[in-house]
Amino acid sequence: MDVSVKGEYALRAVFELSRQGRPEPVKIAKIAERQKIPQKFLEMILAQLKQGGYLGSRRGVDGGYFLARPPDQITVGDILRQIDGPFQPAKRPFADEPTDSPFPEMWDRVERALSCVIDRTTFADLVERWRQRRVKGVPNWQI
Amino acid sequence: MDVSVKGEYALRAVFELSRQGRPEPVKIAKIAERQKIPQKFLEMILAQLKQGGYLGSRRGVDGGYFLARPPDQITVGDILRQIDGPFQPAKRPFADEPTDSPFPEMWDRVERALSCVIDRTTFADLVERWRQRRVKGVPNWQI
DNA sequence: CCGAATCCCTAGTAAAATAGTAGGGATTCG
DNA sequence: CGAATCCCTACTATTTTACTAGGGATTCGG
Repeated sequence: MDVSVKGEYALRAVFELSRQGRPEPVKIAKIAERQKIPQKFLEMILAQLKQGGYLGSRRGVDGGYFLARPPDQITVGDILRQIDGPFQPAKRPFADEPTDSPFPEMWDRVERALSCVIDRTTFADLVERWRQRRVKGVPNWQI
Repeated sequence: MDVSVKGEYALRAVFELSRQGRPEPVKIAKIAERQKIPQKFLEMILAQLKQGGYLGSRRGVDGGYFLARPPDQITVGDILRQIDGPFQPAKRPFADEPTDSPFPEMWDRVERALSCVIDRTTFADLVERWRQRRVKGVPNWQI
C-alpha cells in the first residue's frame, strides 16, 4: 500500500518542472541535482512520462525536458498511474461476474477515496501551496 | 499502490471466521478450502493474526481458530496493517523537520482518505452487507 | 562540417519482496 | 495411546525494485 521510489521521483521531477513555469527546457542533470535523484534512473522515468504525453523534450546543447501541458492540467494521479500502473487495491474476480464476496465493493470505495485526493490535486495546486508555505513559514531574507 | 495477496487472504480468512459468528473454532483446512487459500500459506497468515491479538486458537482434535474479539471490533485496516505493515504512501523525510516539499502534506491527505474507508469498515459491516446482497440479489432456493 | 552537449535506447544486475513449499514438533482430547 | 490439529523453522523459485553501463542519435554554435 505504498508508492514506489520511482513514483516519488516522478512526482518530484514534474513538480520541479512545474515550479518554474517557463516553457524553457530543463536539463536532466539539473532536475537530478535539485531533487536528489540518480541521473540515469531519472532518464528512464522522464522517458516514461514523455511517452505518456506529460512531457516534451529537446536534444542538443540547449535541450532538456518541459511540461507538455500547463501544470493545472496534470494531476498527481496521472503521474502515479503512468509510472506505477493502475492501482486496483485488489484483483477483480472476473469483471461483471457477480461475486459472492463483500470485498470488491469495499475496494471500490477505497479507490474512490484515493481518487478524491490524487486525481484532484494538480501540480499547479502543489506549487501554489508550496509558495504559500514558503512565504508564511520560512521567511526568505535573501529578498 | 495495491494490497498483497497475503493481505487479501488474511481479509478473507477473518471474514470467514466472522461469517458464522459462533465462538466455536474453525479448522485451518476448512478456511483454506472455503476461501481457496493454500493451506500452508494460510497457517503463517493466521499465526501472524493471532500474534497481533486478532485471533485465538486451540489445538487438538476439535481445535481451530476463532476471533479474539467480536467482529464489530475488528476493522479491515487492523488486518491489513498487521499483515502488510503500516502504509505510509511515501517515506517521511525526518518526522518533524520542516521540509521544503509539498508532498508530505498531500500524503497525509491520502492517508486520511484511505483511513476513512478501511478503519471504519468492520467485519460486522462486511458480513451484514454481504447478507443483504445475498437476500436481495441472489435468491437462495435451497431454503 | 565539426564537435560538444544533450537526450535516447538497450541491456544488465544486486538486493529485496512475494508467494509460496517442506518437514516435522507440540498439544489436546477421546 | 494415538489421531487430529495447531505450531515452528527453514528453504526456494519468481518477480519487482532500484538502479548502473555504455554507447547511439540530435541539435546547434562556430
